[in-house]
Amino acid sequence: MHASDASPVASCEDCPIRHRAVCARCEPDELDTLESIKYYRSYEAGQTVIWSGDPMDFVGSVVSGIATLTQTMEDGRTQMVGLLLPSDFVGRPGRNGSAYDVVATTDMVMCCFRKKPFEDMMTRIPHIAHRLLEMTLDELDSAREWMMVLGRKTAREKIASLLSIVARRDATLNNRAGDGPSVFDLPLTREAMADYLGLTLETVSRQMSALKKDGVIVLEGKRNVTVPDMSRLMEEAGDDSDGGLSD
Amino acid sequence: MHASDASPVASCEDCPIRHRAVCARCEPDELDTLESIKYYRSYEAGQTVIWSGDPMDFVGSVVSGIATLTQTMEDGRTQMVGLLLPSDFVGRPGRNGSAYDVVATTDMVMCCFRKKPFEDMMTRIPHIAHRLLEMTLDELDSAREWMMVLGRKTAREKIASLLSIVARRDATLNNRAGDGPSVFDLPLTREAMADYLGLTLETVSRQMSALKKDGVIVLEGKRNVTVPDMSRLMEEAGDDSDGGLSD
DNA sequence: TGAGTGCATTGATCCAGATCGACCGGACAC
DNA sequence: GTGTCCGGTCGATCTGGATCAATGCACTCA
Repeated sequence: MHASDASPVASCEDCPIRHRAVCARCEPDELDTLESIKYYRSYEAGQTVIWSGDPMDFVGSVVSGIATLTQTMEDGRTQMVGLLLPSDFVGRPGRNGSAYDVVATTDMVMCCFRKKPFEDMMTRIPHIAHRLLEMTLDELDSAREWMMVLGRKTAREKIASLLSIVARRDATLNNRAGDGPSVFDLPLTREAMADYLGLTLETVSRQMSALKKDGVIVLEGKRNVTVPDMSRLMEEAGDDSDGGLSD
Repeated sequence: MHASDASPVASCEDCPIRHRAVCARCEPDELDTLESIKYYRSYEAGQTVIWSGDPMDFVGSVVSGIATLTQTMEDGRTQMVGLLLPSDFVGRPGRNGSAYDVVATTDMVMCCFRKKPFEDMMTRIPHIAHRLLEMTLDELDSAREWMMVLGRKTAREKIASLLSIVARRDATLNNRAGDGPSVFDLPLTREAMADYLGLTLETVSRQMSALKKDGVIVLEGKRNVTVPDMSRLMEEAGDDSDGGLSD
């Protein structure tokens, strides 16, 4: 099985991630240049986009769907090191291989560029390089925020942190208020959550049940989550003020 | 107490971090431009460089000494999210406040630029922006590597990981081979190590003793560390091949 | 209709690392 | 001298989360 090459977006102007992706700063004429060399790839849920260590001849942005960035040790222990949501950038200009496995956890569409032309473009169009720097700095902040979660938070706080991040991202994507009640689909299995949080899936399951019992969240099925009171969830996450990953 | 403003480096040409810092890619004439607006600041061991949340009117590079980036929760739990060694960059163009406390753990000298002029320079001298992107991507890799350490490694592996990183950084700074025996000073207290590794200082102390007893390291006093066999240390860290932070 | 499979929940037990407390030794002040 | 910090070590005990194991549910496939 390999990625299909359908084209699910008519033009960059109509692209759902037009104003958040690496091209966000581009002028119309610059967008034309990008448009001429972009191509789309689709992946099915569960499909591996890139294997750790493999050479990588393209970079791209997630248009829709969700992917994970995972690192694995020799003995099989794994840690998720990033969650890729729509508009997030995949790949590293100036380096050949990926250091991580990239796996689509839902059906996913990416807007891709072959690496060489993209690197050329970066030097010719400063808007792209600047936006990429800005996005990378944001990701660095997110990664550091996550270090706090992994290093110092309890299992319950870890779960609450993850839920609040997904809820917040979901809210910004759909332009809803950040503090009212919130309903969303959790796009991760218990195992994926465990990999992200540095826990076992059993602990994830137990803490989800505990948060449900305590009324912090309401579950409908395994994946559909309702948060009646966002500020309560934030308290449980251990950061009253803001915390979680910046977006 | 505040930072002194002595000038411990004659010119950029002679700067010890000339080829690794944010200015690494600059041509001589570009260096002249930087030289005209740079200034030095010195900090004493223990001094706070920037408080989390405070506005920050400058950015800069660590010239000598070591600083830490630390995040703190309301209830006082702390997690170190970065270790700043010579040539590392401090501050974020395009954002006002720092999200973290920056603290000098040894006497330290920084090469600084006021933020506004530096941001202007970034747009005028692409070599700076490109180098900064490159450094930020490296830092992101380091942060992700550290997520693996925090999330999935045992206390013993965590200590070994930290030691191997410091040893490796020290080796590259002094152009020594990466795999022979290695001697260096550990610039962190047990408590700082604990903050970095998501452990308690007691556990750090015990695991240091254990590694010493098992002959993985030799301690002279509290801080001077000798690693007779780097590959052995790497094994203990859980990454045979390479692992640890990329430099 | 039932076997098979993949995810999730729940229970029983174990153990790595946290917690609490004592003590050590050097630096520094009085 | 003799306090008294401060950083570090070490022992005893506790506990949160891991581990091992069984069971519950959907869903698919035959």
